[in-house]
Amino acid sequence: MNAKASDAEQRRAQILMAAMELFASKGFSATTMNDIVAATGLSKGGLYWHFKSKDDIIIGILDQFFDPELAWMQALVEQPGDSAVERLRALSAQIATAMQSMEALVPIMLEFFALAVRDQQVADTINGYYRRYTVGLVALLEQGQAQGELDIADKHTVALNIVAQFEGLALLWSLRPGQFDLRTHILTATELLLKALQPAPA
Amino acid sequence: MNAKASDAEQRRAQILMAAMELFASKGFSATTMNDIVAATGLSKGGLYWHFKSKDDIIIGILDQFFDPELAWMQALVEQPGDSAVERLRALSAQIATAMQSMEALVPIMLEFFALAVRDQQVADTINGYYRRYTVGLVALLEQGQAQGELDIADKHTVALNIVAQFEGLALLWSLRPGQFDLRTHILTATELLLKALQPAPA
DNA sequence: CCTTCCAAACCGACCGGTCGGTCTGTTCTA
DNA sequence: TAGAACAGACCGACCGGTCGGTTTGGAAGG
Repeated sequence: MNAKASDAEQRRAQILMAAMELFASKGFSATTMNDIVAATGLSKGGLYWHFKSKDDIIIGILDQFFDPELAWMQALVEQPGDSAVERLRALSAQIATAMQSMEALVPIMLEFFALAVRDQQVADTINGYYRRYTVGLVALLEQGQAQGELDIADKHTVALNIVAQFEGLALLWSLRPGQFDLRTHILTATELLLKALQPAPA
Repeated sequence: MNAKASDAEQRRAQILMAAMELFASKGFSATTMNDIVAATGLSKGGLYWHFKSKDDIIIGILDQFFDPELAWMQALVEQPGDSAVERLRALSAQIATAMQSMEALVPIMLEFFALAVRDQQVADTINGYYRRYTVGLVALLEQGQAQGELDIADKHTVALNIVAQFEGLALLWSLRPGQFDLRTHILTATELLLKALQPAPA
């Protein structure tokens, strides 16, 4: 039974993985269930045994899509002691690395954005992710201010701006494969921000 | 003949307008040619007289989609005399206004982004737009530096970061209809940037 | 001014093909 | 042997695009 459940979950994960690759290269609507069937080596019946519809597969991907980055952010916020400024620098470096390692999946993100406009469930999931991310950033900024490292008027606005900056860079990056040094841009953006948030000398 | 040509162009524009509304609310693939036929009041044959395919309509929209914003930017760069800092502020205010007035069309932008990953023509068009936009920003930044208003290490990187910031904010805004004050965020981002670019006091 | 004529513009029934999803089995495993 | 897991033929809706025919408005000719 344990083995069974594990098998079923593995199969599910395998299907999701195959579907992700297809979705990344062809988009949601141009990817057919038969494509996924072929990619998994399963049959139509086998596929529909694990997922009840195409949307079900898409939602399955969405549900786990943003998880990893959130975990890193969480860990950073709870890291004790270190200076907030250094942790912000570490965060941006980590984001650059993470995004570069997931480069092949970025197109799916764009598909989700386009979908979110029309599908409330997708919008809610993505917004939930950004909300939690923003909350973490606000906590970091507050710690920085408490330690006198930063001077921030409206932390929530600044936090959302940071998120927007990173997402915007990822967007431009995905449109210019190979001609856009994501890491440099992210690090530059972070340094500019830190400079703007520097407390005025007494 | 003149009247005829103008009629044909008007029809074309009318079709593009109707298609844009449909694409904005249903996305590219979920919008059918029959939908567009119904929305224009034309017939299938009439529609295909003016556009040879669905892709042709999409490209037709793309070709004129980003034009207006570029014109404003161009005008700002060539505006003589005014301080670069003030022109940057004016630019961000203008962008906020423009985006808010085109709110209904933002979903189409997301469709284009998703499409650009797979369609080189779409990618080239969008990249061309961003390139020209960046060139204009770099010119503005250079003017600011020449006048001693700004201190910028890498103007090109900063310009791309500005573009990314605005696009990222537009993205988040489109995902949170009614819960996101785009103007405030854009103006805040601009002020933060200007602060970061302030030359060090002598 | 009226008729003829022609091409641009338009109509809508139709077609080939595809797609998401179903259904009736068969196989494997505990 | 029961039920989970899978196979694959099949279905009906629908979609992008076509095609033969019709309307229309203005130029040409008398």
